[in-house]
Amino acid sequence: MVMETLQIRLTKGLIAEIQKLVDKDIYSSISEAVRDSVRRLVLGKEDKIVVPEAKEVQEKIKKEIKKQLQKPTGTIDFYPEEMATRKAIFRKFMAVAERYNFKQIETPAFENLSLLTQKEGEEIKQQIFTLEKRGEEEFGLRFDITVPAARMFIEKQKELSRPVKWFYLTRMWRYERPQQGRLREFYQFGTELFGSNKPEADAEVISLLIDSFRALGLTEKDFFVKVNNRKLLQGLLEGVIEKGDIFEIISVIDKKSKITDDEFDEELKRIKVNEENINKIKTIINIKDINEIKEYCNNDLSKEGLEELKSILNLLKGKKEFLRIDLSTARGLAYYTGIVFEAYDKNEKYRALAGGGRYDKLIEMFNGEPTPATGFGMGYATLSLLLKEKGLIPTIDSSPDYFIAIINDEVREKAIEIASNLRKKCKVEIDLMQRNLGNQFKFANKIGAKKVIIVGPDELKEGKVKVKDMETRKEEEVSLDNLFKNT
RNA sequence: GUGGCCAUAGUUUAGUGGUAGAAUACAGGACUGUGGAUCCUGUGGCCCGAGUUCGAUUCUCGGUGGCUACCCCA
Repeated sequence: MVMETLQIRLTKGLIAEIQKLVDKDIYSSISEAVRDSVRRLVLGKEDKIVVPEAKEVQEKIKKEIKKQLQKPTGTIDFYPEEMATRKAIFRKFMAVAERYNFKQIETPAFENLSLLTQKEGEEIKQQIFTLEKRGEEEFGLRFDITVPAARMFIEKQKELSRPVKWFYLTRMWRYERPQQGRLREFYQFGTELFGSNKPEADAEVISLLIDSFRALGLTEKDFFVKVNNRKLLQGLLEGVIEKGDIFEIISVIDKKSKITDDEFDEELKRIKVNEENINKIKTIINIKDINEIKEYCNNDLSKEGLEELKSILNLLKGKKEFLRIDLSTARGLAYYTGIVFEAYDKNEKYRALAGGGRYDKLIEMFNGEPTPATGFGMGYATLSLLLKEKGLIPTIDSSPDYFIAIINDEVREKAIEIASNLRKKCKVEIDLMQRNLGNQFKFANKIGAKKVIIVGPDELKEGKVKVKDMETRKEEEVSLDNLFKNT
């Protein structure tokens, strides 16, 4: 046997893997293992020298790789179709926001942990994705944008002319158990309006919210917005019960729509509300007509809240078919101070599509100059569930204008040249698989190419190509000059 | 954080205590200068670990992951 010497360079990692096989006595040495691999590769499957344990090791490696490929919990991939859909939806949001003259902002994905945890209690702290500590600083991924936006606002509050109208369309992270309409990484569209304490500002963001849904084709048959006022609710409750337990009661009221009547009574009894007051609370939160509320308002707070609510509804008269007064909408977050609202699908099948309200104290909580603010946030996950149900997911035509079919190698270069010429203006796909013509047509058909350009030696000699319309199936010879001119 | 259901090719799934079929998708051929149909071929799989067993993809337990409800919530 004639032997030749050959030098092969291997990566460290690969050598380590091979060493493992040697350690297991599957091979006597590294070079023996390499020789065997080469033999297998050259001789093919049939003649390979099968070492059962080596096969097992290979399986294990395969499984390990598979495990590494696992996507983190609560995240989703956007394949081209989904990406196109999302882009189309986001474009519509953007268009609406811009028509309202809101300006888009973006904040860092992570912020100082202390900033993120400042406004909220323990609950939200557990939901923050914290980053590994580097030096003295601790960071966390943003879980909403209200806080970072407030930071941005405060940094420039002296120079910004009011009202400041910002919108965002970006992703957030929350460490939670995923469920329908909720992920750990999610997209949100929303607005923040700083500097106006007038009902006009609230009406503006609510109006924008409604128009955003409408831009997607949703109508008053598909969604509605529950509106309430925290001052009103709080004032009404204070009229019924002694102070102190108000916030606990509000949190029970907030979930009323999710639980049965009996459970609602139970919850209130547990926090020591007596039966008489339970009935009073029920009566109050079931009021649907704004004119009826007045007779229950026996203190300044509730009167003030009622006035605010009234003027907002007045300003939104043109959209009243989308609005519903709901005194049980409280929203959990403690920082809301006035109007609060939530958008739902008409059957309330899904969780809230969007939510927001007025938060006049937040800026000063972060040591900014006291500034009133209002806004909303809308999640993409729940929204897309509703759009899917209503058949309103936008379909995007991603098909190319041309597919360039190549007859043989002789004309390949020329075909590529034609492609790059056409690509100055058109969407062009070209054969990258060296397929035969039949399969090239099959492929062109599959990707929905509108026309196929056949580049063949015969026509090319006359400076021409064949162009076939895939729909009419008609074919014509076109000179290259005309082809470029007409496109 | 708590509970329920589930885990088999890329996807949808059938099935079994003796390591697995189908449909679809993908690649190719029939048809090397013409697509959507048809036929054929190929590629590709039992989530991980431990236990029971001669033998586990199947049974048991644990883990991981998915879906979902609760908690909470923009």
